[in-house]
Amino acid sequence: MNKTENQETAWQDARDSFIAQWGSIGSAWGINRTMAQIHALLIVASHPLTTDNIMAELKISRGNAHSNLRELISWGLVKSVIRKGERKEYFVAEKEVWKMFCTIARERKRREIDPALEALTHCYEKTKKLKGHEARDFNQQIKSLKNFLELAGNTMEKITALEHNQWLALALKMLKIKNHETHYS
Amino acid sequence: MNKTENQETAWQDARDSFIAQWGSIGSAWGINRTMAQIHALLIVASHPLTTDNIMAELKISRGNAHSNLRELISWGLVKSVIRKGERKEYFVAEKEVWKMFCTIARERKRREIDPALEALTHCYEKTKKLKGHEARDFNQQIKSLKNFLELAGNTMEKITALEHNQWLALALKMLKIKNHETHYS
DNA sequence: TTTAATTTTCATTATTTTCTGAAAATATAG
DNA sequence: CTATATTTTCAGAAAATAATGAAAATTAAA
Repeated sequence: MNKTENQETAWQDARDSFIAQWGSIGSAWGINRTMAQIHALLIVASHPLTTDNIMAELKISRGNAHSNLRELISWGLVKSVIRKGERKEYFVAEKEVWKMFCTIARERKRREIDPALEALTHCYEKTKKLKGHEARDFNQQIKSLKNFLELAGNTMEKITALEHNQWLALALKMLKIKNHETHYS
Repeated sequence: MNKTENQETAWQDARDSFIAQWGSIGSAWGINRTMAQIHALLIVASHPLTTDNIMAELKISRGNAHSNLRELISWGLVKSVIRKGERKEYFVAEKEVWKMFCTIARERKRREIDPALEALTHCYEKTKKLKGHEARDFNQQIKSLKNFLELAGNTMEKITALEHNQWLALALKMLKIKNHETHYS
């Protein structure tokens, strides 16, 4: 085997390991393993891929590929493209990392924070007029959870509305904060 | 039923619905339903609870209560307390929301971001010296993912090291950013 | 020690989630 | 139209995850 072939293999090995690992990381993120793998595959793909390409690469069934692709589309992470003169549907992932992150963050806010806030608001309203020690304590506890999640959610929205370079500037500013500057201030 | 009893019931209903909802929200967060429910129960409990209390309240088995309590302890969200003269173990949750959030955020960084970074670094190192268009593109894509996650992880660490009031100040500052101030700056 | 209370473990069972594959539906070309 | 390519659906199978409950281990009081 000559050097070029070696490099070819090395690259493909790295790619495969990236896809596999991204899959198990997906699990830790509470995301379906296959969905994460398809996403990984599309992120590093140099061309748009068809459902059949994905089935072959990941050795999964059509139904599985199909439903996870739809799920990725519903998250806004993948788009389908149609080439003129061709009947097949092709898929591409957003590759710009900052955009990808914003999409995921907004979706997670929608799925994780918003329903939690709804539940908290409901509990808060139901108990705010009650008397009695325990009811008051409960209501206060719910209120602080609610206040915090509202603030956190709004902050996330602000951040994910930034352009990449604005985010970089903000992050660098935050990293520069020294403890002695913020303590006792 | 008199007014006091009504209020007592209203409070308990709200409490139960909070626990139930927190459980299903937990699922959306990729957290075990029972673990989330035990956590919710402890957050709104006015006293430390025993394993038996928790089993009774949530109608779950001893083994289940036990292992989820241990898991909550390993997250750092719950602590066990022993009362002198008593043999039973009691459990309490951290109730201060900001501390709770910091604990969860650090743990999620450890479980979600750190392993992802490890995988990315591995792929990056394996491919950085390869020639060829596709290998280079791949390496660049991995690099941007890696850079982003590093920055995000470090930022999270900085933020979760803040005191509550510092976080409030920072969040308010971010919320005040107007789009015209940040665009084109 | 012995005894009783309490915690921990773990094989088994139940539940939930994910995947398969083939049939049905839809779309396009000829 | 008819034939063919492609996508979508979904019942059932497989895999993964969570829960039960009883037995074993641990702890501490008597």
